[in-house]
Amino acid sequence: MALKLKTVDLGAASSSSDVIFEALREAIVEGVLKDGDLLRQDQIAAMFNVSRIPVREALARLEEQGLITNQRYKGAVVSSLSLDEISEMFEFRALLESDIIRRSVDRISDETLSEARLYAEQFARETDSNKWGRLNQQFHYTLYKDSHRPYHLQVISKSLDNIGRYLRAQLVLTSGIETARREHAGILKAAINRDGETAAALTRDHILGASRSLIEFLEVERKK
Amino acid sequence: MALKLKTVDLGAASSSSDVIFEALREAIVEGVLKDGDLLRQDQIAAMFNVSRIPVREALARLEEQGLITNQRYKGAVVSSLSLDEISEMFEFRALLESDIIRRSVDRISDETLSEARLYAEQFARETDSNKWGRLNQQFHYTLYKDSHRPYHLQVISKSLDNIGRYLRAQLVLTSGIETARREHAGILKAAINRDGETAAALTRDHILGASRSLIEFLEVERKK
DNA sequence: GAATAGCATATTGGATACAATCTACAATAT
DNA sequence: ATATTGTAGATTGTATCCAATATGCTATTC
Repeated sequence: MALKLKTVDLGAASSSSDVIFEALREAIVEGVLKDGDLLRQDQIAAMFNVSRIPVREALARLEEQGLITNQRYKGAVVSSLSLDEISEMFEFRALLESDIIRRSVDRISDETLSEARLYAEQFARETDSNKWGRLNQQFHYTLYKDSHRPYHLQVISKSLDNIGRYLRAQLVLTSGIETARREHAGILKAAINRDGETAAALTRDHILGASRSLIEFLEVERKK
Repeated sequence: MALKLKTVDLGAASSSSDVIFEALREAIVEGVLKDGDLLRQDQIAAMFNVSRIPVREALARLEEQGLITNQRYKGAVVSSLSLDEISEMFEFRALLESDIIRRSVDRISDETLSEARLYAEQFARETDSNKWGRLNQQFHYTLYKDSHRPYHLQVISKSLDNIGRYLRAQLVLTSGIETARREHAGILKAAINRDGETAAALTRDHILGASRSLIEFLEVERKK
């Protein structure tokens, strides 16, 4: 008989490079590492108490994701996006996320809806602006979950990684938080009514509205 | 006065890891390396006459693209996709490419149209099935060029990398080539007429049709 | 003093060496 | 014979070391 034990697949455990990749990725998305920041291999290696080899593998992966740029013999810097690039990525999200929520809402479960409502409420109540980004993402992601489109969701998630730090700026610096709360309520209501078309249209407006507000803000900011 | 010389940015020149990445990527996309093939670091290092270090960086990047899967201490294998996954990627392409061609056709130049016609003709004339894949991609990509949506195009291109080998199978093994020629002509005509909506609809049908034909073929094939 | 050349230092790219782990087969026990 | 254990070889993960390149400072020339 098979031994009944709660086990972990140690083979799937993280290598150093995995850990470093995740840590750097999160730091960039959260905005702890800022546009143009230089990443020194030695320094990162020292921080994690490893050699530069796993660091370099993590950097290779980050570059593939577009989060950093490597200049041979010079080093890696956190990518910075032009206004056009940011704007394009928001349009990309608008296209994908409106499509995904339409499919998702058609087959959404009551459990998923409760979960989404929970995140919407937490988001509305939260006063710590550092937590807005994550709660915002959790709300939207929950509404997409039942689409059963793992590849679409993965692409969306990578796209969000690329603009995560700007998104946070939009919420915090343009008082986008109030608008976001209102729009979330609308999207949630459409989802509860199983109205995919409305949910899609509102999601699209939500994303493009945030984009306009952010671009406006950055245009002023970057002229300084 | 500045020296006028045609120069190359040597700083941007390829590292070993870049070369290896590109070679492996192409081999997987072209189907030279097949689903489930095991990639040995030593072997690849020997082929390129380098140590395993740059090989590992290339493998890390390939995994990030989803082209291979790494199992710790076991090795890397070329990813294989389930029918559901393949099908989802075709739907993804249908969504993105129909959107892109709509925008592109609205602002397409005569030069781009001639170029696209050239590829369509080459594709129709070509008898070497090994070249179909590339010509097919060039035709479509040319029609997307004037959209000026680099991020969208990059995502499409990565998505194509993931299903490239199956796409080729579809053209070669299901006599999809005849259908493709006919449909290309239709898309090209819509583009020439600057009819974005029709071009979008035809592109969508073209992709979803290829998907159906491929899935049908693979269903039989994989049951063996 | 400004521009250039030369050198020292810092940093990245890659090779070699070693440790951790897997795999396959032989040895042993039941 | 079958199942289990032990071991050798193969393979991956990482540390250490060296080479290639960049950067910044100093000296020198005009």
